[in-house]
Amino acid sequence: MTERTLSTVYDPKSVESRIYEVWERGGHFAPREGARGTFSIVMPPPNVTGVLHLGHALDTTLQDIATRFRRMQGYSTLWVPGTDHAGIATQARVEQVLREEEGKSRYDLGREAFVERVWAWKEQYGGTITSQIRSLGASCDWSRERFTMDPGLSRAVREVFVRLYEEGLIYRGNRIINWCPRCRTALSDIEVEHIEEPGVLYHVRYPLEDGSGHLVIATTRPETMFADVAVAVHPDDERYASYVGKTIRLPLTDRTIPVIADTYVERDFGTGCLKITPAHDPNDFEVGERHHLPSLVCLDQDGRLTDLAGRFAGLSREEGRERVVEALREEGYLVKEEPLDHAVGHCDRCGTVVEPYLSEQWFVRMEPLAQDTLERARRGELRFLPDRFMKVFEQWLTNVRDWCISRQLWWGHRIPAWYCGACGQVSVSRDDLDHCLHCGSQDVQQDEDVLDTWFSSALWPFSTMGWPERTPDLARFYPTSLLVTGYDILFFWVARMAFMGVHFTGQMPFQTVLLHGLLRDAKGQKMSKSKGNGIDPMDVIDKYGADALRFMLASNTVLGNDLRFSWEKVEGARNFLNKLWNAARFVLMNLDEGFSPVPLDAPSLDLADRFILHRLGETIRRATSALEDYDVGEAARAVYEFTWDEFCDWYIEFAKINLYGDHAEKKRQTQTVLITVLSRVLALLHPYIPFITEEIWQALPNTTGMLIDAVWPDAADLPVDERAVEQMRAAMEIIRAVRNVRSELQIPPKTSVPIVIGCDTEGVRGVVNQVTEMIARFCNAERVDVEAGIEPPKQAAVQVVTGAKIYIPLAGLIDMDAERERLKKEANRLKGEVERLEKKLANANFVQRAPQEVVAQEREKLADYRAKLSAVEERMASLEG
RNA sequence: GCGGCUGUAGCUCAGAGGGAGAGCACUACCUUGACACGGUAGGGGUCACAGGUUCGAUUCCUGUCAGCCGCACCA
Repeated sequence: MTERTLSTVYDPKSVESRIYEVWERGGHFAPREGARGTFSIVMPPPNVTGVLHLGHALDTTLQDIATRFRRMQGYSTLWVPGTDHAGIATQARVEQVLREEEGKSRYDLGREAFVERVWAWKEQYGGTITSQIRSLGASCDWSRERFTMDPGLSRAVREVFVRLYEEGLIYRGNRIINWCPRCRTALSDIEVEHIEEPGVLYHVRYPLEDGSGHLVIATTRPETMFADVAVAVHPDDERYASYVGKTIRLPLTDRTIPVIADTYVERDFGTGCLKITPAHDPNDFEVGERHHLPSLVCLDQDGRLTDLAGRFAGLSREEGRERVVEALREEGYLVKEEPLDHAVGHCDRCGTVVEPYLSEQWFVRMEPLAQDTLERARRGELRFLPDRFMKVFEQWLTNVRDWCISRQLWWGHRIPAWYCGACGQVSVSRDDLDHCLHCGSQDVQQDEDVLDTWFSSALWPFSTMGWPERTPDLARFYPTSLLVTGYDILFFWVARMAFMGVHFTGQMPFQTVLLHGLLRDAKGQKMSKSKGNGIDPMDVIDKYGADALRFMLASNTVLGNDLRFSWEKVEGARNFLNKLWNAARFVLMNLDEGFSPVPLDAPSLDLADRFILHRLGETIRRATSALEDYDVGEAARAVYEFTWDEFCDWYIEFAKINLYGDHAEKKRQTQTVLITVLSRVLALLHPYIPFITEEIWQALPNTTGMLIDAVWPDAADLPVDERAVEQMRAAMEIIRAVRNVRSELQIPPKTSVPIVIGCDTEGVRGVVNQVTEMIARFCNAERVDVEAGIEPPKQAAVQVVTGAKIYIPLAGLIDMDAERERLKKEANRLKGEVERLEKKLANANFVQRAPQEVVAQEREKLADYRAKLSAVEERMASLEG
């Protein structure tokens, strides 16, 4: 990679994989010894057998930008990559394949063989997503790659489980949980998505046993009536006061149930009579507990009616409902049906309607954990970007309920609890047990269930670094500096890492949490497999390269806000890369053999040189400070605008004067500025577009080593020259004015014109004199004359800018009517400005109360517009005559 | 019900208490020795609406409307 020329077209395909290999093989991703301290990130682990989607691409890009930026700043930088075993998703996938290919269920294989199959699956597909992350250019330290089911991480899981159990923060209990009949497992509250759906509220007559009448209950779930254990009314509801204590004969069954009074009942809803089904409704469960009612179960793990439902046994929930309603109607129990919209819980993963289900599960007691974490967060130990997420975070932790952590799966960390057949006690242990810790009996059996995947993910920031061992990495890189993830997993992951970190390490696991938005398609729809509107990031990389994808994502990012993908935006990013590439080509092809730079503060530097160096300095400062705040969009825009508008459109064009001229020293000077600006721009852009910048960097004569290891650009040695910027802007104004005239009067670009510039003051004249060559080049002028008080040429177009009148004398070529029309338009515009400012300055309140500099500024503007206006009017008058 | 986000050019979106911006699209012109994935010039916006604070609001505050997202739910 030492060639000093670049091909005419940038081809990301031939560059990206080659450079990535050099970086990875060369150990450039591993932390260096850094004087500035450490910077660490752990990667949100994607599903080990998954494939990359655009959300990952954004997430990875943002992390890589932060990592590369800090690395270049001199931090000892660690970015830990890894993958997640993703319990339900992975197991479901393997089960599906098993079913499709062999017609078998996991039960046909048995637990051990099935788990082996999943491991084999993981071995086969586990590399896909990590290789895709590599294609993105992620500079994470693969030598530290982790998997949530690695021995070390599994040990951390056991340690945490056992300690929480010993502290009484993990318990086992018979409670109502969310059950997915399709995944056949319990879910935590946040794995349930509530969707508003139209439903029916059935009013059903429940007769009293003594035949003295009936109560009408209202329910949306008549199929659970077989598990009813009571009918409840509000204690203060006079309508029903006399019924309390009586007995109901449950329709379609031969059971009887009591009428009870409980304040949970809303008198205004439905009929004010509520059937109580403790095993199938969380609220009913609590009512049942209060009244010491039994819990009957009428739905099984597949969501089918049990024998309790008598002749309806074996029916699915859906069919059961229909048939039960039918039967109730036939037997005269159904009073009425009314439509009712209500939120129905769906399995986050498979979309199946979730069943509230009474079962024995393991839980984490959240209150104490949440409390500690809240206090620390409020003390400022955790910062969110954007900070509004702190409120969401606090709110969730404040209301959080106990976390159901057991899953009825085989793939995952098996719960380290053993049940004794002899004494019936539970033994929880870090090591596998072959005897009961209470009675010593060898008749012990390990719990069949595994832990929620998020239980192990929650330990990720410290388990990846070796915890519970006191490893050097843990000491050096924990707590981590930054966490980057989508706001959609704030509760799932961020909050859980926070309280686990606080509880087990005594520290927040990260200082700053950067939450980005979700990716949507061009129409703003959420991308999903079922809609088929998902974009495969690998397709984007194939077509345009990883850099284009990264730049598109990063430059369009506003933290916390969703982002629409569009191919046009990728093309925009690609165009910018092409611009950069060609600017680099230009610089390189205009460098002489054995070129040696001049000092950057040489007094002989031209106006444009001083301008661009000053602006470079400002851009460096702006980009650096934006990146310090992780405002990647802002930093990207700053460098983009500088590179394209100021460097390419103005400075490079200007540079051609000296490069193609015959003044050797001027040429060397220009070369110096070009290479200085280019190399620093490359460094500024490297975190965003690492491949192309590295490729160009390798071709530069003034660089050593790799850009990934280079020092973040500094503005300290760049000359500061505010005046040069002002003067340059004046020159630009003149050039634009001339171009505007030429365009409006339709002077063909090829027609070279003379330009006469009249300047009122010596100061302006001095400036304009410095840039006549530039004006000539940019405006295709055959001659540029600068004079003091000139006699305006008769047949000429005129433009008035601050301090100067520009004439383009072109007898015969200019349509004088068009020129008069143009001047009229210009005069009107100026009049408007003058009037606006006069009005403003006539306002005594403004003059008195606004800051002096603002008033002065406005006065200056007014004077300027007045001068321009009178010049234009003068010219109009002279043309009339 | 509680909380939050968004509303700026045809489209996608930045922005900021003192003269409305970018990219794409559009119009005209230009194959000028880095780049047509380019250049030059241009058209186009009551900054959702109504109040308030202020000398001054598109920007800050309140409310309204519209779109979206969390959380919590009464079966």
